[in-house]
Amino acid sequence: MGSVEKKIATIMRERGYKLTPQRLAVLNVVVDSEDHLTPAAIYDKVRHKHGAVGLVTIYRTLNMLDDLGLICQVHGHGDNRSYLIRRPLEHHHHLVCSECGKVVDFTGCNLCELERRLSEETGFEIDSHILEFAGHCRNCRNKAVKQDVQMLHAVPE
Amino acid sequence: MGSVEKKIATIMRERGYKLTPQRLAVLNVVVDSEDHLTPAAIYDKVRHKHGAVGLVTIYRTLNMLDDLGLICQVHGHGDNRSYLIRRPLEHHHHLVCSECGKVVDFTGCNLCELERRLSEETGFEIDSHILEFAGHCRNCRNKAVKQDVQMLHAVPE
DNA sequence: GTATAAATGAAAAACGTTTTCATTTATACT
DNA sequence: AGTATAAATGAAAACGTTTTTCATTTATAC
Repeated sequence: MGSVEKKIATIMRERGYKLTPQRLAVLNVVVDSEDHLTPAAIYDKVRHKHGAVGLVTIYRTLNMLDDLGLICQVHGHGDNRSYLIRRPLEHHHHLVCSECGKVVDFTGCNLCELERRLSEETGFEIDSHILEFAGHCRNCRNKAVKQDVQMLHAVPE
Repeated sequence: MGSVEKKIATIMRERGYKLTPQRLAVLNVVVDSEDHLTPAAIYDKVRHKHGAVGLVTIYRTLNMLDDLGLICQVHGHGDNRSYLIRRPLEHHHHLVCSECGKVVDFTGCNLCELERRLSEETGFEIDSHILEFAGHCRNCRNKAVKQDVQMLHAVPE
């Protein structure tokens, strides 16, 4: 068990959540993944790596991790299917490629000033924010250029 | 028909969309509302105000308006149910009360600098962003204070 | 080892949204 | 005005994702 997993396991125990094999399996998959995964994708990976676990349990475990503030979601992915997950640590946001779905994390959003202004203007007490950029990653842009060039060379009908 | 509706009707026509009574009914409800509405809420309002229209048509019309860039969504509302809609005009964002669901619009997000930095660092071409604040509106905060005071005065068991 | 509350999984339900397809209709063109 | 055509509609069914239910199992504390 990696150190991140151990840390999270401790948090779970402290908060009264039991450490079941299923939860540890989900945790392992989520922590191990470089990408942001959907519940369905986590389901698949867990089954391959650890054996049979119900999809319901995946959802329940994800809700638990969300309760604990240990996972995060991607919001603007295509038609806001609930896309999501990974990275327990620091405050960060996402940059999503609308074409291939690639997600890049970034930190340093610097919204405090704006948050202060809004709080003052509206009387809201602000607890959190969603910030997400969408665009086209270098890869997909290159592909697009290649296709255009091909079109240029194609025989006209 | 209000001037906003006329303007949108013109855009629809220009883009080859037909002006059906159903579409005009949806448009009317959306433009008239001060609040952000769900498809279901729009469905109800349309039926009360204009008579029978299929829910499917509501969805299709909303998709059309989205295509035209004339409506916008609220993302972080509770459990990212697709919450949404309204306001054809300028670039803006939302401040959402997690308690009562109230949505306040604001402008001036000033993310250009951050956008430039990310573009440079990642090679992404950024087309859009989601920014949304969540918190508690003045109303709900006052209510909470009142409840606390009541608790204080309650007879201990 | 035992008691207990919590967690699991299968099945069904719930939910919001989309597809299908036969019918109707807004628009463009006589 | 009358007609042709592609587009829009609505009912029903399908869809994918998530939640509920409930009987069974299990991690934890004693």
